[in-house]
Amino acid sequence: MQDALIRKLESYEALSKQDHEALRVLVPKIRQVGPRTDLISEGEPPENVHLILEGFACRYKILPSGQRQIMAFLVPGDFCDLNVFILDQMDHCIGTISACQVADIPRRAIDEITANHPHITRAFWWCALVDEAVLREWLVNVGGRQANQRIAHLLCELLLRLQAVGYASDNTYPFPFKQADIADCMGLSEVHVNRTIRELRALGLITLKQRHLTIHNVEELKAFSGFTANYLHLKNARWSERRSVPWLVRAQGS
Amino acid sequence: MQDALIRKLESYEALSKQDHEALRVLVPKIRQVGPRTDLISEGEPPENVHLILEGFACRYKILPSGQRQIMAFLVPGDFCDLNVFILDQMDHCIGTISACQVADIPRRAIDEITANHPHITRAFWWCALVDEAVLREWLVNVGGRQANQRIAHLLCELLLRLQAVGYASDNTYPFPFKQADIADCMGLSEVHVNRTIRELRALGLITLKQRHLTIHNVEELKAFSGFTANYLHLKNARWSERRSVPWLVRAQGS
DNA sequence: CGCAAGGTTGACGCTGCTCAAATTTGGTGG
DNA sequence: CCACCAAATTTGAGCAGCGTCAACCTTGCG
Repeated sequence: MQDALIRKLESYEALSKQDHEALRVLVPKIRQVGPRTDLISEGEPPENVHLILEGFACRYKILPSGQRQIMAFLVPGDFCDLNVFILDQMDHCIGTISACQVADIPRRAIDEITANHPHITRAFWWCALVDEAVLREWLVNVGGRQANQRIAHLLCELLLRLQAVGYASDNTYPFPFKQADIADCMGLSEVHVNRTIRELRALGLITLKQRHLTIHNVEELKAFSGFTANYLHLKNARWSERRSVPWLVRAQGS
Repeated sequence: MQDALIRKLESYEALSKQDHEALRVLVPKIRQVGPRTDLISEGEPPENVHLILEGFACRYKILPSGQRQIMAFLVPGDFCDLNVFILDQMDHCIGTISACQVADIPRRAIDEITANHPHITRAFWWCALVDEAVLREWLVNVGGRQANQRIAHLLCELLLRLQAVGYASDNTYPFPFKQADIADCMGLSEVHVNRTIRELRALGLITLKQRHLTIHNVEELKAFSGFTANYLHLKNARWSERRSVPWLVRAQGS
């Protein structure tokens, strides 16, 4: 159930049996949330910390024009608002994409963990920093790449993030997003997303059926989109990359 | 000198005399850095924490295409990499725009502060969260608004951020950015930035001369760009806004 | 005074948006 | 199992925002 979280944290930091136990206690009860439902809205004071155990959610804002801008996709193992609780009020909304299992963690439980479990604390920090790095990369994506590379980049990122929590196999992963969701996060129109996905399919890069996405040749899709995984800061993945992508070694050596 | 930082922190959290003293000791020596100079590059392991005392800098990445994407502007009082030091290596570069005064703060000094000064620690957290909120808003900006609103929004944000650290008066602030800098952060071409700034000037919204920007009517520019300051989480500013923008009260009350 | 960097302008084309309609998919009740 | 409906996807046509290329002008500095 909350394997996703533990799996993710362990890809950042080695955890003890005690740490595991503390994490299990952290989730007292699990809540089922339907698809397309808000977990928390802009303007509300943040109270509990939300953790996605199952399903997909997103961070978003509604512009004065009515346009929705999605700023992050949240997958199993992701905290929605690990840190926001320090602030006075939410400056954005969080809503589900698919049906989700969500844990509402009281702030006190987080405090308790950070007081007594330094490894978990460090892993939590790591999570927060990676979330921010992903956000930066999205800005790079939307600001600097054109539609086809942009969407391809997103698909690569989702693959790696879902692999890290065990939700992808054979380069295939669940894909509950509507094309309108992709449009609203990539700053594109729905119609153009449709044409672009069509293009990626026609190029033989991906297949999308029964709400599951398959990437036929990951390296090819990465090359197509200019994807570099360094911003995800995955400890496991990094080693294999060092072996397979020689120029990264140079960059790291300098 | 480091008034900017103290000023900023105090807009988030009340600090004691002891806190002030601790912050002064935090900056052992100040370094002068020329314009257009990198403070730290992608791939390097982060060591010291950099604090901008004077001048403007930016976070950026270079895409495979050679395109530069700026992800944040750093103004006096901003930390460049308060948290990044937990991660293994930088996933982006930080470079100056204008000449800067920079403090290199050893990681240990930060640890010491956070161990002994809870109010400062809380204010540091607040800084980090606001930085992330700004990043989210930039994504909204680039993804959801068109060129003229996008640039106008940036100008509003810079005004408020610089006012908060005492670098703006009479709605005028230093503007050392080249049009190419604006282009690279807003995901636009240099030529289109030029035309858009021209448009804002023609509309009588701004004046730009001698590297200083003046906003003639702040409320008008905010309305033009769809700017809402809530994401900056400025404690001082919030109250005045509650008075002047009735619908915010409703949103907060719900 | 002269040069280089940055700002400005024009012409033209492409990427991606809008509007609108057709088709497919998935869920529901008979 | 089929008919039906709403939601989502797909397709087409026309157009606008913004990019590209290239030249010219202005500003600041040595």
